[in-house]
Amino acid sequence: MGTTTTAPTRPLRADAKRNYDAIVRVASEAFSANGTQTSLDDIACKAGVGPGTLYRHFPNRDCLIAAALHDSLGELERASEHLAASDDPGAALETWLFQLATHLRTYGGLPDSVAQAFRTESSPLRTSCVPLRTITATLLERAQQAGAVRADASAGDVFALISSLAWAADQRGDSDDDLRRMLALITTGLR
Amino acid sequence: MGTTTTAPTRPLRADAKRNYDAIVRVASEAFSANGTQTSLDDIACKAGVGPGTLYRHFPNRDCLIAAALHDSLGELERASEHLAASDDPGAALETWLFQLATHLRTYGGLPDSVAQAFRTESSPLRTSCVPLRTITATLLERAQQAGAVRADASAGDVFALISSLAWAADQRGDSDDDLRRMLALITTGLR
DNA sequence: GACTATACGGAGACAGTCTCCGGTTTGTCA
DNA sequence: TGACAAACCGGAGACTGTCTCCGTATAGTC
Repeated sequence: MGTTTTAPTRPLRADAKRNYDAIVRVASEAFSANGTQTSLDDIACKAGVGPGTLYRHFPNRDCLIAAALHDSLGELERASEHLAASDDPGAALETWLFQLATHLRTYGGLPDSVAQAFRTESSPLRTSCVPLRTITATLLERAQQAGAVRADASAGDVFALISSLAWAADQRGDSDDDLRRMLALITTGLR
Repeated sequence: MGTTTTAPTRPLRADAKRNYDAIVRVASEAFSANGTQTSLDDIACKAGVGPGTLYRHFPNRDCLIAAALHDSLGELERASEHLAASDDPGAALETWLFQLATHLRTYGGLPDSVAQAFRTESSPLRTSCVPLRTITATLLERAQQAGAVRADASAGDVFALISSLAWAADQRGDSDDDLRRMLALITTGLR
């Protein structure tokens, strides 16, 4: 289920792989510290490579974000398999929505990056995140079949709602508890 | 209730006022067409002034956005007074939330600009938008007293929720109907 | 050890932000 | 009306970040 960000037809040369790994590692740290809008030249510099090397491996910011997220995304997807097998689809969905929102907060600015990626056909970040939408759709459907969630809620809307929740939490610098409270507000409604 | 973006101790000179107005007019058009991230030098150029003139009147982007929004914001505030006098506080709140979300979509990227402004103590855009939060608090309280809305929802959370809704709608290019549907999802809850 | 495909990385083009300051214009007062 | 000071203009350019080009270096192979 792990998605590859690039399609390496042949293995990278030793020095190339070394640089690739260094860039991804540094990028992940930099994104964590300063958000997805961190200067890419800065990342290249800190990784000990020239900008040309960074842009050869990652033609644009989305590629680098996707690569930096690769591992944690895989974990999230694996965890979701467990939820899909739960015998309480309503609770499973709620757990998933929280995990999803939390994941979208891995880096500052990530909700924006992901939303923009979904508007760009060829974005590798979009490719990486499509499974998240699919999982949401699956778990939502199960919850609806179990009668735990209203039937007229669409997966697209729910995914957008959770993305926007992550965005708000990101903007306000919310804690996990804040996020949970806001999520509860959505699931149970204002009324 | 109209908020002033700058405090003109004395009236502007004729040429200064001419330029000021031209910049605001062009900026409003440019923000409508290309979002709040439009190049400011571009706006200056289209308004027929140099960048120095633009930055003297509007030291940063937020100042210009606030000025461009000034009129429509005043209208929105006036309309809210009517809602505050409604004898159906629940419906009044819902109407307000929709108007608020719609207003936050005046320009592409506006939800981001506003959210960032709220994190910047001195931002004039923040000053412009504080009344929106106040109005939301007032109408929410009335709806809660009328029993139309759960009592544990805070004004801060509701404002954040509506901002994030506007953000999502902005990102997806949603229609008003889409926005209304998403808002209904929030007010009535997923369950 | 030599050769070639692969990869490196710095110089620099380009775009956007924002400032500084020499020159111009407006409003005022005689 | 003419002259003067305060107010204002706007272009040149410093600065930052993005992204590319291409001469140079290196890994892998024979």
